[in-house]
Amino acid sequence: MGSTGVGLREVAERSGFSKSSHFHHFSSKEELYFEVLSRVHARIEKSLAPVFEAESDPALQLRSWVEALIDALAEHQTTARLLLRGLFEDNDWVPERIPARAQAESTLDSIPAKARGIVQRGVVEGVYRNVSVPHTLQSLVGATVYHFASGEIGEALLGGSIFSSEEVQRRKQEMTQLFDFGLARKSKS
Amino acid sequence: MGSTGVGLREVAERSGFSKSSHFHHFSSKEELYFEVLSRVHARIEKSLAPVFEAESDPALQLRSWVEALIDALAEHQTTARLLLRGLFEDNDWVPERIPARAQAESTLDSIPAKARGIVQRGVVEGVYRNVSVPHTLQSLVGATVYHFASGEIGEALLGGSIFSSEEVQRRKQEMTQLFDFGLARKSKS
DNA sequence: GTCTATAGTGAGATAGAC
DNA sequence: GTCTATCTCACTATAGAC
Repeated sequence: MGSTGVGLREVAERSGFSKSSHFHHFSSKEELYFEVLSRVHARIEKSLAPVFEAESDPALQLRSWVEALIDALAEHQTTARLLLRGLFEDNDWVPERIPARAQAESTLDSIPAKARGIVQRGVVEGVYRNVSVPHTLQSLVGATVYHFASGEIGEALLGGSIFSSEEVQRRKQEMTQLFDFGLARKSKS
Repeated sequence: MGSTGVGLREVAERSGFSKSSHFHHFSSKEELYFEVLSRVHARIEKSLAPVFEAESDPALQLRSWVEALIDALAEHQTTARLLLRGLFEDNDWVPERIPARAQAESTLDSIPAKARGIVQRGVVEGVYRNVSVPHTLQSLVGATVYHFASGEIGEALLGGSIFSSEEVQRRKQEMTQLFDFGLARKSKS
């Protein structure tokens, strides 16, 4: 399938190995693809792990989570796009023959699953409004991943590179403030 | 190019016409693809048009914009995915031979451009914090488009269909509240 | 304007020498 | 483990009958 977005020709050019060499390490192109995807997912999960080491105020912890996610997506220009590409996969694959696929999926699923706990706790402890936890996660992930995948469209809007350190810093600030204020319980005052 | 995500074989099956028949209406598969994409963009733009007919309070107008965008994306299950797919196109195409491409792009660009005015006005008039206008647009678009493109991942999180009328309604509520509170200037109290 | 048949191209994958 | 050569197949596109 060509639905990975990259052909073996291009893989061969960039890796320096011939096309056929890859078939001695992976039984198919799809397996290679999922191996790559799996490592990307694992890297992101690893970047987020420190956030969960200690429980603190949910709002602070969510802020750390957002900043860690942004750092992970900003590290390589391809990461966010690979992540989104994963959503569009035609699930016509035969799962048995691609063990790396299950690995990639379970790691991916664990990312929002762990963040879920933070938002949940924020609602229960009353620091957040009574927001929908899944919708909030969708907004968090969507606003972050889309931004770093938006390419030319995003750069046209920003008027500069999405990945410059100033803009990455700016993104963290805008995101954390948006969700700090947007999720906070209204003060009774 | 197969980067459209769909082959002519599948197009033929679903349209009821043979593969070759399409070449009498479109000079290439790419032109057909951009014709489809262009109509999707035009439909979204048309859905958003009423929002700009009268200037009102920026916060109310942005709320209308979000709700209209959500309605447009919720109408067909493929819309949000088509939109995102557009971001990933390898721009190896020869622009001269595909007039529909320019059409699709200009319509797409006009969507955030028009919304930009609303957020801008909100900041200038002081109903919003001094947020970054482009980052806010990225968050708005990202949180909306990603959600309706998220497919199985989103449904696993929600525990049900993304496109059910209850969940669409819920999405509107969560999004409008998030941005109402998230962008609002802090009251001095 | 639609069809069948087919050409041309490039993809993923295999065989076998080194 | 990597290579060259080759196979097979699906895809885009064309030719020409109806």
